[in-house]
Amino acid sequence: MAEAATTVPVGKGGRTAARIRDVALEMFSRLGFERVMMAGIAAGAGVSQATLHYHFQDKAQLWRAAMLHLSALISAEERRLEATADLSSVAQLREAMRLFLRISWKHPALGRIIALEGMAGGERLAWLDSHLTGPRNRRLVAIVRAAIAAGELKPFPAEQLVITLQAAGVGVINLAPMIQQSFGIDPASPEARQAHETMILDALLGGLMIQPEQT
Amino acid sequence: MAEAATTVPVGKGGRTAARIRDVALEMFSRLGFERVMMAGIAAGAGVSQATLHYHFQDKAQLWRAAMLHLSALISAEERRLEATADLSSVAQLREAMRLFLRISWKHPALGRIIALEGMAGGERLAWLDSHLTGPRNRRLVAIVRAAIAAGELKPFPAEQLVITLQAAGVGVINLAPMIQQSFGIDPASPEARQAHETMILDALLGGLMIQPEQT
DNA sequence: CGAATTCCTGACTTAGAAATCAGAAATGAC
DNA sequence: GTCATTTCTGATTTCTAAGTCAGGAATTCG
Repeated sequence: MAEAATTVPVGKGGRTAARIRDVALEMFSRLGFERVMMAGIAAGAGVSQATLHYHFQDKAQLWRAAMLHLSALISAEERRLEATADLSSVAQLREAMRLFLRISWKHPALGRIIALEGMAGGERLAWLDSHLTGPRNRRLVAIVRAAIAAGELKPFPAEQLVITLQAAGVGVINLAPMIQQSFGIDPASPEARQAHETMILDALLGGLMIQPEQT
Repeated sequence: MAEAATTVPVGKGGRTAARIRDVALEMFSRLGFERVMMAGIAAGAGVSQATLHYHFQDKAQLWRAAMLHLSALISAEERRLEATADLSSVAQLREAMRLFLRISWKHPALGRIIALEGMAGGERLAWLDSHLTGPRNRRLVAIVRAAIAAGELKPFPAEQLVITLQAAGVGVINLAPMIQQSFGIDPASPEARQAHETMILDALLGGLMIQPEQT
């Protein structure tokens, strides 16, 4: 068996494994674990189903490999936040949210996975919490608490606020199929993304701040 | 076979069918269609698996019956909105959102179903759009457009705004398992619900309004 | 009560998806 | 080029969950 969770593909096998993993990430995040079929991933990656079992023992391992890859992608992006440590708490929150939005557009699997497994509970959620979502959630809560303590943010329960902001942020990204169905439009155009960022960061976050900016 | 989609159970069979349907709604909405097993619903309802097939032909029919029941529950609640027709657009939006939040706490299946099927697309989403979510989405968009035209709301894309508000509203409800996992708290206490309503209706919606209320 | 109907079940069949495996094909080191 | 190794596949098996069915139990209505 080849290396499974590596991020940088090497050699023929590595490239194949990476392709499988990418297809799996897309499918798992859109559909959830059980409605994805190994045959579908194999077809999407252009290999036989047995090849999936060659590179990854079973479906659960493949799922974890895909999630670890996603985690690595996200972590790489979040390095940028280290530069914001000396800003005010509310500015840190704003930058963290801005980055979260950009990551979510770039890697829509993130928000979908959070929604899918965050609702269902169970062992996959526990795994995700320790590897992907828990640390960020708790970091954001700490920032929110500091912002509230500094009188910059209205004193809502920090956990609620963090989850709500994230849910609001990924709403139109996750629900693109529903938006297509209900309204016949695609919410991913550049203008729509810009309006979205403004809406979340200025309007919604503004509404949470103690001294909201006027229009 | 007994009547399947009736809301008011009648007779022994009707009660059993209603129990099955309620268990199915809870499970389907939390886990999605395919991770729910007929055996699990049967166990939850305290009947044999064959009884499910007696009252509902197959799994897809049971799913639709559960969703129709949910739809009836929601429709009954939304009757209350008829009284708000003479308010300003933004006040109508606020009342609609307040009701949406109350319904979502009372029937958490609604938001979960929207999230699950709204991400996945496919025929179940099409079915839901015509029976459950589409009309409300389009009604809300019309209200938002009117509010923007009246200069009461900031001019964000109406569809985006509606979806985002709903996503923000149900975030902490849907993601209760993740909140439990990440923070060890339950977001459904009465105080938490009150704070939640205030956060959504005053802070977030306030941030979207042209003349936000000050704290 | 008693018979007709409705309701429910255990045992079984079927379908479909995951996992395995022996061997073929491709790759790469020499 | 050739041989060892890695990578991949078609065919098959195993497993799981949906769905069927004949008949027994409960209910209802005369």
